[in-house]
Amino acid sequence: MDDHPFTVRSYPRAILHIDADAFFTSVEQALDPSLRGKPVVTGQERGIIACASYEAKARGVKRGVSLHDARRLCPGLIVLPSDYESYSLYSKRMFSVMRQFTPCVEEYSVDEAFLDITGMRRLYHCSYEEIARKIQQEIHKELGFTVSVGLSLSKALGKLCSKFRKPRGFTAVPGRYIHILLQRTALEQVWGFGPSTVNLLTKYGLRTAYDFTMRPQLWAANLLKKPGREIWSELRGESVWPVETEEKTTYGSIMKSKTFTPPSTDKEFIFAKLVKNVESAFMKARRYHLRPRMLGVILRRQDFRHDGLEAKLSRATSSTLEVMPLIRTMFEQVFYPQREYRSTMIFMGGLEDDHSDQFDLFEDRLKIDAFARVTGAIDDINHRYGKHAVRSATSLFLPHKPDSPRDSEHARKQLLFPGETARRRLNIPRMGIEV
DNA sequence: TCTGGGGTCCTAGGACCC
DNA sequence: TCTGGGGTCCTAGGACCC
Repeated sequence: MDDHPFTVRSYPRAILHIDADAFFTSVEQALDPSLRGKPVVTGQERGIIACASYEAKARGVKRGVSLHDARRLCPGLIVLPSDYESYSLYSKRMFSVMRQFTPCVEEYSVDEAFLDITGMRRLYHCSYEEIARKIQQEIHKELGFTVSVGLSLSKALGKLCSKFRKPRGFTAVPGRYIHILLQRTALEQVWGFGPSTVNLLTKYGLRTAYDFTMRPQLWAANLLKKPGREIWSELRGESVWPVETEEKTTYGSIMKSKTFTPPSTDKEFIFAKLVKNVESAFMKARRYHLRPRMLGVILRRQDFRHDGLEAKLSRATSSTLEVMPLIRTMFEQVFYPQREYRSTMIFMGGLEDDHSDQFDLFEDRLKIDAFARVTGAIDDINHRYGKHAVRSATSLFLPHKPDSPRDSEHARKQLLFPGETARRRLNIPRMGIEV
């Protein structure tokens, strides 16, 4: 059936999705030309492959494979540690090449972007396909690695297109061919359909993206709510997700976690790991002028379940020092002796802007600022000399009320397991601070 | 993908108010 | 004290993304 039920116009909107091919290893190969054409992987620090070059992929070395297995699969494999600073630098360069063509660029992730080039044919005196190819070629020329490009009528379709052929792919699907693309697209390949949605849709007898778009929009909306309605439109070529050019300058939440091998039962060791995460989370918050109103401490066990606790702060703060006693209290309540843990995590929620006029007393403002400076200094020291210095300094502050045994018992019962959350409130005592 | 380190958005339901 | 209608805000948790 050649009849297509969707939009007839070629490109009511022309949306590009650009996806770098094997980005991390591509950057490594761009930085060191002797690596080109060779099987390269990154992720040495974790022992698990984070990114594999196409040469490595050709030999069965994929993301997530252990280095041990990878070396067996591919003798002569070149293993590199991740170098996020270089990746971030190349990422910025890649986006700036795109911006030479249009300001309407959304930096979706370190290696992906959406571009809206609607209405630019006149400017470049050529078709959307040709503009897209020019951008693709320019990135290759400027940066020395390849990207895959998808061109279609919406972000969801653009994404499908760029995935369709890789590496160095170029896939353009105008309105009249959308149905063919969708017929070849399994539900799980649709952006926004995860395992649980695919599961649900399968129960209704759906297999492809096309099947989904053949149901009435109301059906999709009733079953999958807002996302379902939007994905339905996007897949049919009606763009409802605009390309967002606004730069990200803030966060709704911040989390820091780190896995350690081997797992440990050593209480102080585990606490030290937690403190390290707390410090880097707070440093990040301060960098963005944010203060959390809520903190979560989570310890992940070896079987990947976790124990956790959340605390609401009586006042938002960006001071590591101020919060440390609370962290200790939470840790004490979450930690089970003898239990093996493999990672710690700190979660910050309810982030508030640091500039809000919360303090109407000038004096308060001064004290808080001074405290912040001290915290910064301690962070530095901590960074250089390790956590113990900070911990002892911390204990100097702290009119801390220990919890009664009953409270602790109560808290124990509220430890978190997957699919089950309990919250418990703890307040930071308001402190008089002498600086 | 037997689980790395981040994040976001959405919805239902309860609390509280008139 | 009960019944009824309606609104807003917040929270918990699910689902998804790279």
